[in-house]
Amino acid sequence: MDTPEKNQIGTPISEFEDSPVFNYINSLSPIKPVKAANTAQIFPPLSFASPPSSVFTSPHINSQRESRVSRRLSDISRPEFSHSENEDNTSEGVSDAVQLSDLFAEQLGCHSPGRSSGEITSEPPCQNLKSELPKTLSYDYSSLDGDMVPYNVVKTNNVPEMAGTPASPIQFVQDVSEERHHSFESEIELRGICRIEQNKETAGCDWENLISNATDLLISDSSINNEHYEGQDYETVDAGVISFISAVLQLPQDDANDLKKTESDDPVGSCKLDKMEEPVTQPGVGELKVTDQASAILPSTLLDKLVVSDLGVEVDDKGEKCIRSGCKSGSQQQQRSIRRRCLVFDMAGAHKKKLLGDPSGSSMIKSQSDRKDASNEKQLVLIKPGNGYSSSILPGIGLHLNALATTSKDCKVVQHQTLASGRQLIMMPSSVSSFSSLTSDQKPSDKSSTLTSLERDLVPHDNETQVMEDVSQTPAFGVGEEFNHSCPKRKRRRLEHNGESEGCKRCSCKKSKCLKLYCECFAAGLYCIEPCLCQDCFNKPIHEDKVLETRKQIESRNPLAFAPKVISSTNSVPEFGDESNNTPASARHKRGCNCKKSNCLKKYCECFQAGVGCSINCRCKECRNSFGGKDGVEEADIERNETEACETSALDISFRNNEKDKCEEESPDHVTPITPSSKIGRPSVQLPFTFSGKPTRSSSFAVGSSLQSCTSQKLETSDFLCRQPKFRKLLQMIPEDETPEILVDDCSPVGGVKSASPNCKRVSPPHHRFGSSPAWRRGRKLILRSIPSFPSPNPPNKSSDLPGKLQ
DNA sequence: GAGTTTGAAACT
DNA sequence: CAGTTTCAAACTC
Repeated sequence: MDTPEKNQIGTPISEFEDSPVFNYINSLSPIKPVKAANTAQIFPPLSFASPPSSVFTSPHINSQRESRVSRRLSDISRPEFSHSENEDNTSEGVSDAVQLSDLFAEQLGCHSPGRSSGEITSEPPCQNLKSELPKTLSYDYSSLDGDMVPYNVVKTNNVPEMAGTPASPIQFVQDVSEERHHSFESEIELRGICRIEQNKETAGCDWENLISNATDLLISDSSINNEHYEGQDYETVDAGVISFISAVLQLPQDDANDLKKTESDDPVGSCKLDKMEEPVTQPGVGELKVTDQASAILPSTLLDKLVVSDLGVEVDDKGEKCIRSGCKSGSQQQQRSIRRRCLVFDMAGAHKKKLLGDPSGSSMIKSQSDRKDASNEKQLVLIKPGNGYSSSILPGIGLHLNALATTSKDCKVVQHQTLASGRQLIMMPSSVSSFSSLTSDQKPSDKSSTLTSLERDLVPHDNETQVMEDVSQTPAFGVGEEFNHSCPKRKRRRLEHNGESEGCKRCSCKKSKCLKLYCECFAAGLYCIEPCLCQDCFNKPIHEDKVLETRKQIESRNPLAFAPKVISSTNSVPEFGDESNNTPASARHKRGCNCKKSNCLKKYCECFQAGVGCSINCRCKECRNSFGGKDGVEEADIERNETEACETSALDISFRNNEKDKCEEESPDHVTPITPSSKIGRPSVQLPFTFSGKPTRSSSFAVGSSLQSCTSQKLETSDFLCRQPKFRKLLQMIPEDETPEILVDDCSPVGGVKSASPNCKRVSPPHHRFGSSPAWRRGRKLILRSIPSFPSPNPPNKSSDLPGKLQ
């Protein structure tokens, strides 16, 4: 059947028919000639579009694609597909690669609409597909292009994922598979699809619309999607797109009708994307199917992300409305995209604010520090590339991925990527406009996609929880500089109670203009945002100059003023409920508290607020800090610091701490797993760099904490494992010999202290992180270095200065 | 929501 | 460096 038709298709042009070459080609494979011609026209340009940075992506993508495709095909009973086969196309071999089939169908139909009378009747759709599908498909098809392709694909996938397709993906897949089976029974998906299309012109139309719309939407939203999903979605994209297309073609009339309905509902193609992204607005069955399929392919990963995204959406009031209402206008779309960013942001956590504020490289550093924190936060790592520009990001990501891959920290890597992508966009919302570097973004996604599988397994709940918390802050950033003080205290309190604001707090400054450390936002290096209740606020991007100037002044007085108050070197084992939970177990307050009446049992106490135990640095009276009183600990800490036995064994320390532990009052959350770790960290808690008075008793703090994290990383243990106190201990047990290196490699970068503290402050590690520069090893000391969260006029100077001082 | 308490930040 | 003031968050009612 196919062969003759294909031949015809291939020979639309009478001229060629006569040519011997043409005949020869036909003899080899009818489709091939046509394809070649088409591909030549379509692919090249598309492929060019793909960014160069695909180095990483391509391999990963391919592998993933194959695996997923194979999965999807498994329904069809085809274990694998190879590109070569497709190209060769025994016409039917194409079936193996759904992509190819789609491409062929499109190309054939498009280029020679008249020709492919037999198989491909969906010419009209093909035309649209030409422009759009080919892009995605072609990219997918091409090795390098993964970047571009994934991007589109990701979006599509994302959409479905986000949508949280009501129908179980599996079911959907089955349905589709059944339909497909018919076609496949005939042998080729493509053929089957074509047949279906023939039978159902309407479906074809829908398909066209869907595809075109989807592509448009994807393109337009690429920025958004990229942020969130780049990594994750990327994987699904391939399979998802393919499956999507095939599904569309094969869709039963019912589905087609649904699609039509959706289309009619959403005349604006752009809206579709949003809908696709969000479950409520699901545009069409086809999309749903796609999502379903994708989900089937990448169930856990996507689902996880979807969950997160959903949560974020829910959290974000505005976002919710926009999303759920569906896209009614282009502007709304943008908003949605922004919201999405915000959501993504949420993922990133409080850090996002800083990142936004930091056009400078500081953001990069921060991300790195986060990475160290790897325990809970996976995401930030990739941000480095960053100055916010996706393009720049890509390279960094690539490196990061590579490093991770090498290190075999797949889990972390994946997560980081995802977040990173999102952050990037978020970070540079304004600049982001450019999502121009979609390709770049896509790349990261691709990379991330490679690891997504790992992510699923490894991603702990913590991430999600954190994300949720962060959400509150994100919106402002995503929007960029839009700040509203409109939020009533009620709202704020409400949010706080909900725990949303815990991660990052909003200020309500009245006299300080938010340009003093009184202002929590300012102190955290963040711009005030909508939820803030501040008056006469100057801590806004609009007043960037003032902010920077003031910041400078403050830093001149105290270089560490903007450094996180709480320094945690280790993997934090965030716990649920309290913001303190976010604080790393080994975290310590940099400067220590000076409580007199609160007994360090109330949030007046910064140590308590941060969920960390008091340390030697504290001057508190009658300390009863449930996280760890300074009284008992102090001497021990001092001894330890002096001896620098930090490395000896965290266990010993932990035991001491346990003995000394006063944590009776503490909530169970802290008590169990975290408590020990925190205690462990405690002895070393003192900040090496405290400017105030008690300088360096310890490098120990950094060492100890870093040790934990580092060791864990080196061991390649997954984050969740690291989180496990037991594992930590085991890791800590590791001999000293290893520790130094560990610290050097991972720890230092990550080691950047990250504080889950309400302020969301974090110390950024040295820029070199990625580079395995030895300097990085010095990281311990560098950890405390304060990195301007705001875009500092002269960030480099500061950074350079600080290290010198510290060291 | 207003008022009080508290402790950090800023100032002298 | 110590003491005081200012400030805003945390807390209480």
